[in-house]
Amino acid sequence: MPSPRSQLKVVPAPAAGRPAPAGATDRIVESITAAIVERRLMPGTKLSEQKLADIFAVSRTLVRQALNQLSRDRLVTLAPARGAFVAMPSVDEARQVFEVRSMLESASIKQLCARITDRQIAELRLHLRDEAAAVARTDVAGRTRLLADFHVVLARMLGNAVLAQLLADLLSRSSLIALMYQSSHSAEHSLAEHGLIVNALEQRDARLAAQLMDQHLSAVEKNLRLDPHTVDLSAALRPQG
Amino acid sequence: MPSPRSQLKVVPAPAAGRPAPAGATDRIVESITAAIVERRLMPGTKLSEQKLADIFAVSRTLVRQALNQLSRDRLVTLAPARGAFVAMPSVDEARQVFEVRSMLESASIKQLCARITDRQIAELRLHLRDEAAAVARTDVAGRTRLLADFHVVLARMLGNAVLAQLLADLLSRSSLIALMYQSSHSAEHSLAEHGLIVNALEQRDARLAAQLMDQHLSAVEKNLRLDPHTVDLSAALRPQG
DNA sequence: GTGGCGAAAAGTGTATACACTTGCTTTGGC
DNA sequence: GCCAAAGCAAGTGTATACACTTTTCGCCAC
Repeated sequence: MPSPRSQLKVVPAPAAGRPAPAGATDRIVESITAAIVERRLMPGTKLSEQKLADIFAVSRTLVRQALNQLSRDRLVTLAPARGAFVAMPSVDEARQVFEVRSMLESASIKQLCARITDRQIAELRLHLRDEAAAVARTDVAGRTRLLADFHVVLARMLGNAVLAQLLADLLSRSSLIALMYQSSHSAEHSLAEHGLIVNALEQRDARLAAQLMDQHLSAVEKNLRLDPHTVDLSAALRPQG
Repeated sequence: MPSPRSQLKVVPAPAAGRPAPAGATDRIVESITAAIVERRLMPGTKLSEQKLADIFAVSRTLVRQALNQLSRDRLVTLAPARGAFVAMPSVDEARQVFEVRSMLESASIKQLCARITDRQIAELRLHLRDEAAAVARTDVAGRTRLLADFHVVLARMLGNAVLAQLLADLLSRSSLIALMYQSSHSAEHSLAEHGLIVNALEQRDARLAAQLMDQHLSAVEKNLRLDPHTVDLSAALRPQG
């Protein structure tokens, strides 16, 4: 228990927000995050500290900091004394992430309907255009990022940074989940659903928008291959030859 | 597309969950978290790495890891090259945290109503008894923890660990916020409102339960001193003598 | 040939050392 | 007497060193 004396300077007031100038650690975090989301690093891959240190030309110290942060984002799993691995979210975790997203996003979009401006709708249409372009040129990395960003943009339009940050984390996890369970939900399908949502927003139809959002999330989740492998390895390993 | 070679060991499969045996770093995190929530450390207090290292009898390395984790929980703010401080959540952040809690908790309790068991209701009544006891003996630290735990227990009853973890983080922040803005919402009042919520759950009245939860959160937020100081320091510093 | 035991290598966990930034004090000038 | 600039102390940022755990490879026994 720390001594309560000698600690009363309530003056310093360092800025609460973090428009961080992206220190060395953050650069590593973002590199690895991008690599995972863009599926250059498969789930289960070991992330050796020394190898990463060599790659980024820094010491293990910074790599460890980065891995710790990624661990809190649930993008990597730390096995004590064994090392860091790209996370392999369980089927349960996958369902739970989508359940939470559904709660947050359907509530968000209802509120957004009541206060969205024409300017913001135009911004969303621009985003849809970018999504369509990425899909058209089969830019896998870009479309993955843009399809996820759509949801973050919606959250940011509420002016709630806490919500936006939370949702951004959930979307990173969702990307990893989609990657791991081989989503069969096509990018075109997602793009179309995003379009319908924006239409509902434009009509200020809160009930419809929320319903479309829930349907969208359900569709994505239902198209995950959540049933087979991984869980039921007795079936996977059963001699069928 | 990256080189697919040398990265195919999907075998290691380190357990996804984290029933961590609480390493040295976690011990420090929990100590500091408790100290903040139990208001032994006031917002704005500087957390010197060396002092903490001495107190916990470890090196600065572990203290830095702990401070980084706390920073991601938004309980401490890291000022580059200046040090770590107990966070001072802004008024905006306070409102946003409660807004997100409202979204998550009203959605959660609606779902919980549909599937809660009598066993779980009994568990909640036990929790209420503990809350009442802590309030009765004016155990400030204990009642703060129990009043917050009530909400986490509700989340856990949905069997959604992701939700429970998210809400636990938001509740830590809420405690800090209540501390900082001198909540005038009495513990007795919160206790009574928790009781009403459990009653609604027992009657399986989802609409009422959600409404009571929203009212509860609104009441807590409205009783924060969010208007004066901190924001309007021109008024605070205006010579009025 | 297979299975287990043991030693060496690899890798993580923690501590310590050093560079550099920040803030304060002191000194010199106006 | 006050302000400014330089030096100094304190503390953070990064790297390196060392201890200990895990893993792997080799060897011996069966």
